[in-house]
Amino acid sequence: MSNFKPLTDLSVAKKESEIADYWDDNEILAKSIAIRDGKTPFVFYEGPPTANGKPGIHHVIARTLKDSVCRYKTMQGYQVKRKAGWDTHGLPVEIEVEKQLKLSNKQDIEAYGITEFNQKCRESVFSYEQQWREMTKRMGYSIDLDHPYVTLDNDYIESVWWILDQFFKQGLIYEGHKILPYCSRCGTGLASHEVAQGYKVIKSNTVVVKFKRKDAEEYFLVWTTTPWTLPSNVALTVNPQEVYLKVRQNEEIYYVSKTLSHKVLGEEFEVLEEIKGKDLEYVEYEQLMSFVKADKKAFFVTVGDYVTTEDGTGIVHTAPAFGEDDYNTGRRYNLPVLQPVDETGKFVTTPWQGSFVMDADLDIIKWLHGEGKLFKKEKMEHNYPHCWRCQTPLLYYAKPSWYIEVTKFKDKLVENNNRVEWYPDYVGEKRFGNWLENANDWALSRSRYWGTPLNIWRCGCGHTTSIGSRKELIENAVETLDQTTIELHRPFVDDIHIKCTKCGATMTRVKDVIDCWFDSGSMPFAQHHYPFENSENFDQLFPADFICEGIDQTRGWFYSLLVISTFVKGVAPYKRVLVNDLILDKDGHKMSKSKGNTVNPFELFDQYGADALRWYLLYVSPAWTPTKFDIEGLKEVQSKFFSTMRNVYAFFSLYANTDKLDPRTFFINYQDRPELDQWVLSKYNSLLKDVEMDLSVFDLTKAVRKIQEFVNEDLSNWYIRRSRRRFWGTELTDDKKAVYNTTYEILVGLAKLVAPFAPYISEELYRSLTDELSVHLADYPVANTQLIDSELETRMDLVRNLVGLGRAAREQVRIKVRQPVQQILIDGKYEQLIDYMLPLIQEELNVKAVVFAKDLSQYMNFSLKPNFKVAGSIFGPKVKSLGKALATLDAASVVLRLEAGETIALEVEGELLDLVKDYVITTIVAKEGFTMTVEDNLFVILDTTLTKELIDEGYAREYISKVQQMRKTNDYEMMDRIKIYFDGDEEIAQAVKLYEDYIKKETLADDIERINDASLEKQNLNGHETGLKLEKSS
RNA sequence: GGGGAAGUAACUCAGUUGGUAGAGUGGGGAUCUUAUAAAUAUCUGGUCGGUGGUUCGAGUCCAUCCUUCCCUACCA
Repeated sequence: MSNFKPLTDLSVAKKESEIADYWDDNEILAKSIAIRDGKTPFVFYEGPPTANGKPGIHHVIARTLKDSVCRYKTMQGYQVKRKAGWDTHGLPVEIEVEKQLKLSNKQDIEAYGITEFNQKCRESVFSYEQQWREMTKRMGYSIDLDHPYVTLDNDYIESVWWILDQFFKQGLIYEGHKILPYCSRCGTGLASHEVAQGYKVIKSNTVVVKFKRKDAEEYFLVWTTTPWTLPSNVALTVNPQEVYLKVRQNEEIYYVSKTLSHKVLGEEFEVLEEIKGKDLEYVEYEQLMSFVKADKKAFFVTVGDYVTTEDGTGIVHTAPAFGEDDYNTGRRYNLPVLQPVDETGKFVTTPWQGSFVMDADLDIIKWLHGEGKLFKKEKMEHNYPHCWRCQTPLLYYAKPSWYIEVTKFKDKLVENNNRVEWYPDYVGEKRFGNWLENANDWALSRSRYWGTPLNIWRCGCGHTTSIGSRKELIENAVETLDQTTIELHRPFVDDIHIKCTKCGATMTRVKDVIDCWFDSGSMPFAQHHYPFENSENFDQLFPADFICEGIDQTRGWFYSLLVISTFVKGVAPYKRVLVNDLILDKDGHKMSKSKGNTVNPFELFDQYGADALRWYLLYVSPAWTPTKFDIEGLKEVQSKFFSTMRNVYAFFSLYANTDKLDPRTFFINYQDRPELDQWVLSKYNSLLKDVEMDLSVFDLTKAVRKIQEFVNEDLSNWYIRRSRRRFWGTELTDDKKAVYNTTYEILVGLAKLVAPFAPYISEELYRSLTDELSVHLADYPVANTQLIDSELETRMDLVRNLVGLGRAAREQVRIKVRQPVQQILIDGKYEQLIDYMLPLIQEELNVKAVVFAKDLSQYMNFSLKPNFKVAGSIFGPKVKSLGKALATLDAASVVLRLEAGETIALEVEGELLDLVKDYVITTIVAKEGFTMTVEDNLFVILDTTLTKELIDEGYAREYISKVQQMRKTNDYEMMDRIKIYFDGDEEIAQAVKLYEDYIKKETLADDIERINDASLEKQNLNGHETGLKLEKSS
């Protein structure tokens, strides 16, 4: 191949789609894994998205991170297997189907039929899968979609059962009550995100009630906002650390928190005793309402840290049936659960039998008043959750539920978490760490339909047992089952019974399914159908080296993975976790359908390209900060980075193809290449080093920003721009070979460098530049530190700064760069350093000579300031006085002496100090009368006197520029030869004559003719109106 | 209410161990071009959220308050 393909003009959408097809056709993912056979594995776990709902932009960011890291690690030489997964169970799926079928509660579902309902759930899941596949392919997320793990597969469920069986066998699964928000009208519990939607401010009656102490005529004062829960009271709870008062008021004796005593009792009361909360523990009292009988010991004081003294009385009414804290307290003290309310929210006993609990509040207050148990009542406004579907106030209900006793091995969780590397670290240490410290038991069961069935069977005799595999189920089943057709979902498993080993009776399965987070948390095992398959090589697939998900997974997947693996294997299932935050709209608001500020990723892919979107998301802010999505930023990335990359390639290929040159056929040794090449190679290799460092701590943002900076500033705007003439040369000199070598090497390197982040453009570039199959099979470039020359980089920076200053100086006096000037002066101390770079400065600034000024005082005034960093640590508080002392010195002479290495004695605060060069910073300011610019002690002085010669040359340069512009507007080819006609005054004509050869060479003109013709296009040459016309040579 | 993160130019963000605030975008007027719907330099622009403290010196460390976002929670 002697020809470098031009980049296609197809729309990004079309181009990227073609490349994606190319990857599929050539099985690039499979090959990238196959060629790393035997290499160190880098284990990655894909968090399964819920296949319920369309993929959005927030999915694109997480997957961009995952993909970039996996591609990077692959290119680094690791073997990175990537198995897709789908989370297919759970309430969100059920709700979706309920809506679709217009079912509004569980009764409806059961009437519709569980078989049919679950069939619909299964279909619903797969209807979204297609969109996810499309998005995955389109964004270039390289993952194996053809062999995914799916949580609804029998194999998957079997692995989950195996895990549950382990928990059960070790006695870590128990049945208890879970308090959950419950809509009594709909007859169903609500998930927390549903609860969050329905908060409303309501007014309710709050009461302070008197609970009589059993062994004395004394009363505990207790506040509640829900009088209807009082019949279920079984305990009072106080804070063990708080001080409580026993007081007398109006001949009655009360207990109340010291802090709140005035708020509750007013000012007039007599303090009888101060008691610490802890000392009230187990003090018994009489049941407030004796409508419900307790079957265990109850009605005594308990302690709990959650009790505060901000509201109420500091003594909390505790009804385990209706509150989470209450329920937990109940468990700690083994209290009974009194439940006089049925599933429709009505009292089944008590005088208020048949009425909805909240409607009974007033009657209950009347009853309390009548019994003399009411201390006071008041109305209060507060937030209360309502059912978002029917507006019924929700009740917090204790429902029987199965738990995993996480609290038993909480310490192990914390310990394992401490070994995980979190990016950023605070998510693991604080957010997740704190959460683990306070972890409660995991409520495992759900009284629903579409999920992994709980594998527990119960007998009438009270015996329970669990089943750990299909085989075990078949062997123990009363019914005859077929290994090949067995289906583990409801309702089929509900019909399977097993024989009780205790009493011989028939056991029935507990009807619940399990929390779908348990499904996804089991994936390290279940994705490989462990331990039924792959158990021999499991250690190679566990634990993950890397996972990456949104911050919302702290309580979700991160947690469920950790709990399950800690139990099963004793270690954390992941070594490194990269966490990403949300995507907000450009004003920093959360995207939501109701606000209408969401963005459709597919539209962005089509319009700007997946590469640009991926690059932008990485570029705009670090993964772990909320990303404000702004389309303008996306456009900027597209033009700044992607079009620059394409243009550099286009430039290179244009000349390589025109000259029929292939840089792979020759090689100039690095040390023989020009300074400019060595400089850009040094920059490039420094970049490789930096990128490797940033990526080692998953800071993709820094890496991407540095790459973009290099491409824009160093490669395009300096190296290529400065090297243009080297490409034009007709002879194949070593210099020309060098520029081709260098450009080619860097372009190929860049294609690889960029590949993990922008897989499409890198592929296009790489395949245009090489004969290889794919950039994603290549090795990631590694810095050649021998080519890094930081001193050279410094020198070039200096030159670039000087050039900038020179331009600024020209600007001051309005002499454009095309007008040559005689000379500039720069600081003599740089002579050694940049002597040989002078031609570069001359050309950039269009000056005839660069002069190093030796005696600066001729042009400059000096001032001296302390170098705080050095002097501050030595002189301490005296630096301020030092500053004043320095100001009094004759700066010009002091600078010379210090530069020469002399020490100067200086009196500061009556003490003599030895002043050396390091203690001061010299600043220079231009003296009046010089055209110069100064910045950071760098300066350029411009000699602005223009001789006749310079002015003529200026005309010539101007003349050339105009002709070149006209060539362009006339659409001439680059190599077309032309003839120039012009008219104009004598001054111009003379200059043209003088520089005729130069003009001809620059413009590829064979002939220049001065004519008189009014039809010529009028141009302004530095104030001289001149007509110009071009014509192609025949 | 609890936990976490953040607050720097009009906007998006850098700012390493404390050393006297920086880039891009935007806006203004210029320049340059045989790669660029481009580029180059330049001008414009800041009580580093507020207040205290430590220090010779604080965007950076400490305390406290304010604001925004996220997670979580009917704490009676």
